[in-house]
Amino acid sequence: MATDTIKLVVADDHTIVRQGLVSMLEETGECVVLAQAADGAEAVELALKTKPDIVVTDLSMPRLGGLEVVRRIVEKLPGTGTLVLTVHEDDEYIMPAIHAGASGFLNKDTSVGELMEAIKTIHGGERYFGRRAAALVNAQGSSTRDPDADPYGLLTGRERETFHLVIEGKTTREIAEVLEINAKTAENHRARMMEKLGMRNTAEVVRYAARKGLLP
Amino acid sequence: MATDTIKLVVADDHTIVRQGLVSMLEETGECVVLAQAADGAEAVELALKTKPDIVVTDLSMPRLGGLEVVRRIVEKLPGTGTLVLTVHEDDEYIMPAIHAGASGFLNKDTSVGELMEAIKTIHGGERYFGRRAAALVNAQGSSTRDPDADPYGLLTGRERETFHLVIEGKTTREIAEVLEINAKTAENHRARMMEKLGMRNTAEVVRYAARKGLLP
DNA sequence: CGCGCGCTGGGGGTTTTCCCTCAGTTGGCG
DNA sequence: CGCCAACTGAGGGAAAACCCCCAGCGCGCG
Repeated sequence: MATDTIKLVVADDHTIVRQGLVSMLEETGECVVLAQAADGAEAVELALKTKPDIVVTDLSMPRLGGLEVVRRIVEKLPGTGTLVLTVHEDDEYIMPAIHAGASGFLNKDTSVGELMEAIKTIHGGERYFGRRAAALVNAQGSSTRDPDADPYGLLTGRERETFHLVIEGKTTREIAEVLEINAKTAENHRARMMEKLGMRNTAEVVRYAARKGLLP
Repeated sequence: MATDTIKLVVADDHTIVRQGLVSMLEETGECVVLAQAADGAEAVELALKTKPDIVVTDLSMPRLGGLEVVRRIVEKLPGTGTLVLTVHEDDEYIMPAIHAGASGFLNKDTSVGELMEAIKTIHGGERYFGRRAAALVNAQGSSTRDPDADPYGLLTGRERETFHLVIEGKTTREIAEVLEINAKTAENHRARMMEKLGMRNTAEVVRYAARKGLLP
């Protein structure tokens, strides 16, 4: 394989968008898409299996959001780049993405040229963020080592899964069934999750999720 | 030009999505994209200029939404097909799209195959709606008349106050204090409110509020 | 190796939510 | 006037959430 062919995994729950991305990327001749995923869990799974250079992922997806995908890729495939695409307005998601360890961040309202530039930059080992993002990074990069920051980032894997099931309206028992663990264990995850987020009841948790744009 | 080459105009405000669509569509060799538009106004303008067979448009765009694009194309270029794509959940937008005169409606969560099928069907002079859409059309085709719809409107004053305090994270006791009533009464208001909304726990109530944009 | 951390499971408790029932009061309206 | 709807209050019970605690097990890391 030519050294300049970049191996990708592309994740986006909207089939048309995803296939469009794939067509476009492969058309450039500079990269090849090893696998496509329709949700976050599949993205992580396929990335582990195919070991791409970069995972290109949408932010809002069923089962597992883009940020969570980034966290897991960073954790399990440290050498792999992660590029987050989103239709949302930048500013609210840039910092969480950076905090999650993303190698790049782009609004879908950018050109193919910039997308390829981002991919090549990331493949070169650097990070790439859009114009506005770059400004934010510089602004916050220096002094702000925000102590409280986003408490969501403090959650462990299980706590995060529990969190997402809670905001879907699931009860502890249902969560236990989904995660295939004991109800008491799910209760523990739930309690620690809420303690880390500083929330006192379910309503506050869901409100927090709504503010963060984490509601499905 | 071959008679089986379908001429398109593609409109989507997200550059990456739009270019992806274009790549994908042209890759099939069955259609050609005459022009791309980044918003609704541009879409109408370019359609008038290039006179395509079909205008493929996103629903939510700046300046002029997809529905308005459909209305104007139907009015000014009666022979031209209109295919609406959306990332939103189908059901809320299908009927408005049909009402606006769209020739087709697809969720972005469909395959290229179905997209091309829709385009060819529309080019043949017929209409094309997704599976769920077809069901809706048949179901509602006769008499669309659900004015109540939003159960929020069914709430009484106290129930509505209770609702808003619940989604602020207040417990029943706190709600009772704010409203200066007995906790048991607040509990009753809460229960009736939830029953009217069809919600089974607090998380669902807050999710509902989030969807309705009622969160403070 | 020992240590910490995450995941697991559980004991045992209080509080809150959720659900069903009943009943008195008030105020508007035909 | 009688009726209905909204508001109020309450009993009583089942379930869920919330809050302490403890303990074992595996894994990575200094």
